[in-house]
Amino acid sequence: MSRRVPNDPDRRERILDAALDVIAERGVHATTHRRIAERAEVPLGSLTYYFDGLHDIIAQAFTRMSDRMSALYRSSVALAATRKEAERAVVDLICGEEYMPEREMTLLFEMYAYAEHSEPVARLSRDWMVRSRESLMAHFPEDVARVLDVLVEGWPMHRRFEGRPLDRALVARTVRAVIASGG
Amino acid sequence: MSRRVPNDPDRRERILDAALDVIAERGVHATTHRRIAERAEVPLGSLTYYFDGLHDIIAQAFTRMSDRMSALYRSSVALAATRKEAERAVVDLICGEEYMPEREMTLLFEMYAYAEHSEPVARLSRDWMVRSRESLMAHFPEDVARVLDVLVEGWPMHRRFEGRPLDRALVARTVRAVIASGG
Amino acid sequence: MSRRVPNDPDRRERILDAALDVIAERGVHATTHRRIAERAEVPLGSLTYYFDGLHDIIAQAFTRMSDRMSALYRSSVALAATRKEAERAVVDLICGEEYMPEREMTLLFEMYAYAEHSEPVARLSRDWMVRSRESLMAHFPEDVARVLDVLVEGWPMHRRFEGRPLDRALVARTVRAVIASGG
Amino acid sequence: MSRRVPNDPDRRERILDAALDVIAERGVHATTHRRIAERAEVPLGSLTYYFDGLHDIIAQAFTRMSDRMSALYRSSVALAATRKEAERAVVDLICGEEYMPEREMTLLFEMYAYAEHSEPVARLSRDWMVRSRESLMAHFPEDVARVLDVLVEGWPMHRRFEGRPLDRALVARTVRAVIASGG
DNA sequence: AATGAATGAGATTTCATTCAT
DNA sequence: GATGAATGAAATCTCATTCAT
Repeated sequence: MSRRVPNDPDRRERILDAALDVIAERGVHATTHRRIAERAEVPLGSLTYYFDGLHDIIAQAFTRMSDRMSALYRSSVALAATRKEAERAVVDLICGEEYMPEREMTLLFEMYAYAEHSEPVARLSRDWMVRSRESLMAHFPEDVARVLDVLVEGWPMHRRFEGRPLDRALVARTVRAVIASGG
Repeated sequence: MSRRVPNDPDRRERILDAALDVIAERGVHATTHRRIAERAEVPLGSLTYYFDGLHDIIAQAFTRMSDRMSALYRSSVALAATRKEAERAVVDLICGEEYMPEREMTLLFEMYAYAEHSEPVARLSRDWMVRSRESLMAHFPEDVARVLDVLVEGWPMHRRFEGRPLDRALVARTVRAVIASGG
Repeated sequence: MSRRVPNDPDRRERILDAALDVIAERGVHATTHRRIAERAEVPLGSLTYYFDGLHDIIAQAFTRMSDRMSALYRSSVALAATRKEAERAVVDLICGEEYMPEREMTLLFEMYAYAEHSEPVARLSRDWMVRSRESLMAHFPEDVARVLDVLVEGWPMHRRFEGRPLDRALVARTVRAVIASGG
Repeated sequence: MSRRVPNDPDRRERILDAALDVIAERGVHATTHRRIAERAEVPLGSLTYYFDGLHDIIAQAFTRMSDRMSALYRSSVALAATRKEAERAVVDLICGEEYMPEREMTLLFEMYAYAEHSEPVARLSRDWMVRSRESLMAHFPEDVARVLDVLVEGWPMHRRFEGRPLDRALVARTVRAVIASGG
C-alpha cells in the first residue's frame, strides 16, 4: 500500500514543548512562529502544516502543560493515604518548588492572561480548577477543598513575587485552621 | 501673541487609559501603538513623543492601574474603625465585584504575566503586594495580614473562572478562622 | 490475484471539472492545487501526478470547456436546415441562457484573460473563434459569418453586465440587417 | 503648523500605473505586491500604506484605466459634428489601434474576468458600459447605440485573437447597416 | 512641541512542488 | 502507479519606529 509515513513522529509534541519554552522565556506577547520553529529545530512551514495558526499552537501548548501539571497535582494529593498525609501534601504543594517551579508558575500566569482572550484556553483554565478541586475532595469536604485550592493557587503567587521561600509554619498552621473550620 | 500652551494637557493620561482599555480587551499580545492611538483619539506620532516605546507605555499603564487599585484597596480597609469592620471589609474585598470588577481582573492577569518579562512591571507587582499587606497590617498582625492577602488575591481568581458569585458564608467563616488561628 | 487496475478511471476528467468549478467561483488568480483537489475529492498528490503543474491543469481545463461549448455552438447552428432556421438559431445563441449560462460566461472571460499570458490557451481561443465561424459558414457567406460571430460573442457580454435579458426584437432586427447587408 | 507633507506627491498614481503594467504583462493571477513595488520603484511597505490590500490596488488600478479609456472613447465620438462623422468615428474605434491598443485590450480582458469576483470592479464594468453607450446616444437612437456598442466591444476582441487588421470595408458596411436598420 | 507620512524588518500564512514509501 | 507528509520560497500584511517639517 505504501502510504507515506511520518518521518518524525513526535514533531507535533516537540513543537508544543518548544512553544512552552518560548512562552516561558519571552511571554506570549513575544512568541512568534519563527522563534518556536528555531527552538524546536523544525522548518518554519511545518508549524502551519501541523497547526491552524499561532493561536492554535498556543492553545494546544497550554493544554499540554495543564495536562501535565494536573497529573502532578493529582498524584501528589492522591498518594496520601490518610487525611494527615493529605494535609501535609497540601502544605508541600503550597511551599514546595517541586509542584510549581518557576517556569510553570510563569506559564500559569501566561495561561490565565491568555484565557481572557481565547475561548479554548478559558475552558482549559476552568477545567484545571475543577480537576484540582476534585483531587482535594478525595480527602476533604467540598468547602474545605475550595479554600485549600485558593491557598494552593494564591500562595505560590506571593512566593513568586516576594522571591523568597514561604514560612512553612505559617502555611501549616493556616491549612490546619482551614480544615478545622470547614469540618 | 499666541504664547504656546499645551492644547491637550492630560493627553498622557488619556493615552495610558486607552492602553489599559486595549490591553483589557485584546491582551498585551495584541496591543499596538495604532490601536492605542485610535482608542485615545490621539495622533499616532504622539505615542512615541510622550513615551519611550510600547514597553514603556505598557509599564506606565500598569503603574497607573495599580496605583488606582491600591488606593481603592487601602481606602476600603482604612475606613474600618474596628477589627470587626476590618474583617468585614476583607470579606467584601474577596466577594465583591466593586473592588475587582471583571476588567480589573483581566488587567491584573495581564500585569502578572507581563511582570515575568519586564523588570519595571515586576517591581510594580512586588510593590503592589507590599502595599496591600501594609493596609491589612493596620488591623492585623503580619502573619494574619499575609494570609488574608493570599485570600484576597486568590479567591477572586476562582470567582472569575467559575463565573458565579462566591459563597459569602464560606468566605466569612474562612476569614474568621484565619484571623483566629493567627492571633 | 488482484491484478492492478486503475481504481478511478476518470479521475483526470474529475480534476479538470473541479478546476473549472474553482476558476468559475474564485477566478484563476485564486485557483490553487489544494482547492482543486478538495473540490474533486482526490488526493493532493494526484494533481501533480496527472498534470504538469497548475498551468497545465488550467490550460487543459479550458480546453475541455471550449470543446464542450464549441460542440454546443456547432450543434445549435448545425441543426438548422434552412437559412431561416439558422437565423433563428443565431438569435437564440445571442439571447438565450442555454448557450451561455452565467458560469460559462465567467469561464470564457477567465479564458480570454488567461490567453494573453499562456500560449496554449491563446491557441485555444483562436481555434474557438475559427470553429464558431466555420459553423456559421455552413449557412452564411464568410463576411456575414464574421459579423454574426462578433454579435454572438459581444452581445452576451453586455447581457451579463447589464444583468437583464436582451431585447429579442432588437437582436432579431440586427441579425436580419447584418445578413441582408452582407448578401 | 508644520504638518509633514508628502515627499512624493503622486506616488499613489505611480503605484496604480505600475500595477496596470504588471497586470498587462503577467496577468492578475501573477500580480503581486513585490512585482508592483519593484516596477513602481517604491518600497514594499508603501503598498499597504496607501492601499487596503492587493484587491484594493487592483480595483483602483482598473478604475484608473477605465476612466482614461472612457475619456478617450467619449472624446473620439464627441468630436464628431455630424452623424456622418460619428459613423466614421465608430468605424475608427472598431478598427483602429489608437482607441484600443494591445495593452488596453489585455487589461480589459483582465478587468472583465476580475469583475466576476470583485464587486467594485463589477460596478466599474457596468459603469463603463453605460458611459460608452451614452457617448453614442449623442448621435444615435438608443437601440442603435446599443448595437454599435456591442460591435465596438466585440470586434476588437476578434481582431486581437486573429492577430491581423480588420477588413475596414466590412466594418463600415456593417455599421452603416446597423444604423439604417435602427432608424 | 507635535505630527503623520513613510519604511524596513519581520510576522503570519499560503502554496507549488518534491519525494519516500 | 499513487499518495500525502513535508518544506522552501515567497506572498500578504502588520507594526514599531523614524524623521522632515
